[in-house]
Amino acid sequence: MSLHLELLNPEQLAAVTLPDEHGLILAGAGSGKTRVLTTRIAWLIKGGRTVPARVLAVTFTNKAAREMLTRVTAMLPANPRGMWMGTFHGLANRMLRSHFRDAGLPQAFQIMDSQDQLALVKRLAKGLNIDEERFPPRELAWFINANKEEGVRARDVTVTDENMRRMADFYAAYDEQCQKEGVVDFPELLLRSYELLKRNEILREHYAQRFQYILVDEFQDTNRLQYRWLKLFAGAGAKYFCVGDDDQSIYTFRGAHVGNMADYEREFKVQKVVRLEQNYRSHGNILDAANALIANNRNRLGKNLWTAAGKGEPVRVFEGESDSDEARWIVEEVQALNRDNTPLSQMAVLYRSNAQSRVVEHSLFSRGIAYRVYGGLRFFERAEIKHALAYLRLVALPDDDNAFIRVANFPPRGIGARTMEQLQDAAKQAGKSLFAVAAGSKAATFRALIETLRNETQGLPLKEVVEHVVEKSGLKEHYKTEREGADRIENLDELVNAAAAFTEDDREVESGEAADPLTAFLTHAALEAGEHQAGEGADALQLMTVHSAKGLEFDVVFMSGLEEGLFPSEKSVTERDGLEEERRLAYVAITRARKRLYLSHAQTRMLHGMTRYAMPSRFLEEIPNNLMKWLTPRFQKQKAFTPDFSRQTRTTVQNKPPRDVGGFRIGQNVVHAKFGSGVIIDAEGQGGDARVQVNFGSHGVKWLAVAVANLKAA
DNA sequence: TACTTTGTCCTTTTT
DNA sequence: GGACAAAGTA
Repeated sequence: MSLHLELLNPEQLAAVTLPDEHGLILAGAGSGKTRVLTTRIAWLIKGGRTVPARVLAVTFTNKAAREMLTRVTAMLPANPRGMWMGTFHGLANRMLRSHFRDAGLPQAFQIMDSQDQLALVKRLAKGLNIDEERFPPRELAWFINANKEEGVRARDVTVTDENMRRMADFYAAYDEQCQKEGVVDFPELLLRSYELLKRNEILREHYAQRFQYILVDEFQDTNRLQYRWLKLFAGAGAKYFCVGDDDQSIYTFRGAHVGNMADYEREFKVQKVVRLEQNYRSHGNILDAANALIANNRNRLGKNLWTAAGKGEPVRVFEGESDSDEARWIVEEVQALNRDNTPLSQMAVLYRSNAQSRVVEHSLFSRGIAYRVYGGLRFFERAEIKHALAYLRLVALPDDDNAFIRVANFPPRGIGARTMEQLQDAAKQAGKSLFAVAAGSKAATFRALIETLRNETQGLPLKEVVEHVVEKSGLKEHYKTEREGADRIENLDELVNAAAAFTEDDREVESGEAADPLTAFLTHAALEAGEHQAGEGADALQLMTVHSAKGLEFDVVFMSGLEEGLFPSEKSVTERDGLEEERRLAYVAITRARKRLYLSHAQTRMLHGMTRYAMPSRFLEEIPNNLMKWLTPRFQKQKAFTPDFSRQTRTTVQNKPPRDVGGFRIGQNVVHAKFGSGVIIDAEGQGGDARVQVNFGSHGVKWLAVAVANLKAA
């Protein structure tokens, strides 16, 4: 219940007790960021400087929001009611629920997750006869989201060419359809609530007056719209407290705008930027490695982490012959550490892309080591759950066409593609929803089923509503006949449990007064897909992408797949500032480790079903050698190069066993007098006629006659 | 209409 | 290697 201010270092204390002015806190990895943020809120409230209802605290993830609430609550004598604490999307939702009429939405408006959105885009694109080759649905969805996140509506899109015009037209049609159905996508939540306040001065004044302290976590990840949304509350004397780390900005690919930090500092005339540079997490060598690596980035606000802990162990580096060799080694190392009393849950294997988990999983499985993969299918994203939710959505809001299409013929009721097409035509003609035109069609029985469900569940408590719909929809019955349906039925039961656990408090905090319990529950399902996974508490090795590791820490970290074309990814090399983002990603990965860090790479890797050969990542070169200990012989020192992998990696051969060609083999590192170092990726011929194909990075891919080229083994 | 087979496509993803 | 969609078959 105490704040324990005496345990803070001077910078942390300065941040926590910052006087009434706007603050910008540059908080390095492991510098006690969350602690500063939560202690400040508690300090403001406890010192009588404000009351909970006048605090607005924003984070990016539900997990972070929950953690913040728990920690603030622990420091206060009473449960702080009335505080607005949550994710950007959660808070925007809450605002829209409270003012649904002003926002032009139905009371029971439904939220589409990315899956739903893509389904709608596909359906709409088909209906408008849009060429999927020229305008892939994914790109259309991306275009819409990117514009919304910049605060740009369809009519405001700057049209530069014909393609752009067609995309903008599609964007307009998409928004119109959403409006017709009463559904909103993720960015729409924010844009809508932004426009609502922008337009409605009375509401804006109300909220600006109310919120006295606005605190933002992970500020480096905010996009332009989120920043503008935050600024709506300025003007009535609200004080901002933004915490972020530009070196950990790893979401620019999704619209995050690090420039917000500099903009904020300038626009709000921030007097003093507080830098939290003391790291309480990692040993010295690990931190030095991270610092050295990130120093290669040009666009930084500047910061250098230090620690009072000792140097610790060197960073260990391993080169595998193949990805499976790398995985085998990781697993052996994990086993050895585990025998020496490091719990499995304190070790993590990090990788750049999800596909990499498979080899490691395989290796772990064959040795019977418990592990948990993060970032898989989440609870509310499972097919059977999506189906059940679709029934519930139709009960709450019949016009939701996505939901209609999902379950009209599931379980099968003889409503095929043709019937559905007819319905869609009719709906388009009449300007109505599928549900509305279903009466009198082949889908009339389905429509009647939904009507019945709606009547039967009217006024029932949430748990019973969900239970009833799950039973009467025929889903359970259907899964009983399926071979692997038992798990699905179990999940459906779990959904009923989730509904039972969803309390009045949750409803109020998440969606506000205006939402009925069912709609609030569906909102909860959409916004919090449910990290809830089996085996959560068990002692298991942690497997995840570097992205999902942000904010976490482990005693031991394995950073795998450090290869050119993978980490940094081949796409990043050609993107503007792509390499810098990859480097920040590597920085995030390194700084997850407390005591021991392993870096590994493999000479060959199975990717997209074919073996490819890669050179070690440039990031390995950027870490000073004196911090590292090579468990395998150090690779040939290479000159700095910028390989263009965009075409070349595709030229790798499929499944050719290593064989000798004129003294060389595929996958071997070689040096050429003119082209520098490279990797042999293919070979043909024998003896004096032998030729090898070599990937020289920036010097391209070349076929060379062994007898002439004078290649040297590297 | 519903199930099986073939062809294409591959980063990262808090909401 | 694996997800997903289009094409093929009962």
